[in-house]
Amino acid sequence: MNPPVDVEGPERRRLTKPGRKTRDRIIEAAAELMFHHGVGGTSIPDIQAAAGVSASQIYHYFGDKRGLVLAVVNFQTDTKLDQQRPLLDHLDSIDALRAWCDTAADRQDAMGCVGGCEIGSLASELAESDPSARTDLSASFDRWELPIRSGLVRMQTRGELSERADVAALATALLAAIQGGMLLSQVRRSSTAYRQAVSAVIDHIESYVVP
Amino acid sequence: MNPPVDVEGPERRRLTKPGRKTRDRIIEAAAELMFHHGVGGTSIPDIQAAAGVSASQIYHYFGDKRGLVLAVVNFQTDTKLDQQRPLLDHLDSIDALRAWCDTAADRQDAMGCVGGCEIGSLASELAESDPSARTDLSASFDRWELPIRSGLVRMQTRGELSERADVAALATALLAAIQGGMLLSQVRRSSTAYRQAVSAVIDHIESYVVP
DNA sequence: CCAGAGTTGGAATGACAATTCCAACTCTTG
DNA sequence: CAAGAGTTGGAATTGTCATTCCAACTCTGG
Repeated sequence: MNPPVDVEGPERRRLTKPGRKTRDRIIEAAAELMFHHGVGGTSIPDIQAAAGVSASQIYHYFGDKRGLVLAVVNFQTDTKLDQQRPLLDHLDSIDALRAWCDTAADRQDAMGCVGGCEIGSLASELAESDPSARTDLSASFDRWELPIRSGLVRMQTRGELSERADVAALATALLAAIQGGMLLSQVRRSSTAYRQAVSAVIDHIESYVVP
Repeated sequence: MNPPVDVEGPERRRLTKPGRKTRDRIIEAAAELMFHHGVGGTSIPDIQAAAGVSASQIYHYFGDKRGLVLAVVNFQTDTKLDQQRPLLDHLDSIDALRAWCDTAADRQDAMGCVGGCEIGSLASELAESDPSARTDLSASFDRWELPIRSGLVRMQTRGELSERADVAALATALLAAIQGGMLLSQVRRSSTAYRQAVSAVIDHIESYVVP
């Protein structure tokens, strides 16, 4: 019935090489500013200055601020998942889980626990104000949760994890502990809460390990 | 050396009865609006309309928007802790912990998982933009965590919980699970994540119960 | 009751944000 | 190398926001 919508396909062809570069620069600058000052605390003029572009460029590539925010959401998701690889794709042992969570804790300490989680912050700010952002962020969390669950599934398939374990629920619980721990750590300016939250859930997962 | 600062004491005396009523009405209206639309998404004119007051009244009682936000932070903390009582003050059994978390989950379902946690949302939005709000929110989380820890301490003192359990860390982990679970549930519009996150941590606490 | 502190209304101010517009420019493609 | 599509600069527009100001009003303590 409908012709293929293909938001990405033909659109992408209409971008010339410098155009794509400008577009990327805008997203990166916006992501950085929105991470530090929130979406509401980041104005288009701010982004113009940071990216070195004019207003018309932003509106040319993203339509309006909402469109830019959506692009930032997906950029941050891609970036966050990419930077966690390859650890993220091999979470199939208790040690791997601990090592993965530790790198996040160390990174948090390295920046003085400022800023919290890029995705969590966007989620909290946009969940009620931008329905399409909420949808995208829901997908972001799904993309994040999937490799955690996959690792647990592999452990269970190999017989290293009890059949009794609800690995999907455990993966969700670990992601929640990460988010809640990051928020508490951000507010308290100490990674302790994050470490304790994550440690508790991994200890719990470990209780399902068969000897 | 210093005369008693007493920010509350003498200040409070300078408020006449209708003044106090107006002040409270402003805070309640602001809290409601900020919960649904965020701090950045709530303007002074919005609050004026909702509370039925004029601009001068808001500035008279709170100085500026920042002052009002601070008042809202503390109001929401008081309100949230009060509404969780008396359950919150008797978290000294696994059943009590489960029952307490369940009521929050049910309340979440009742409002379609809209809005997340009043305190967590404020924390995420204000942590990097308002230092004094961050400090107050840190204290808010401490106030919330304390009764959880106290309950666990009582269990441990009574010998119901193993000496090996780090009850302070477990209390932090449970609060983090609540926060992270609420955020995921808000974004996904389903209380499942909250229930799973909280359940995992309480299960873990239960593993320290001595038979 | 009556002074003075506390309270209120509402307009005015100044800043700044989001967005639009269009002319001028540059890249790609045939 | 020439369209024509894509890109860019910068000013103009329109709306809204936080905040101020002050005159008029009302409550409370003595």
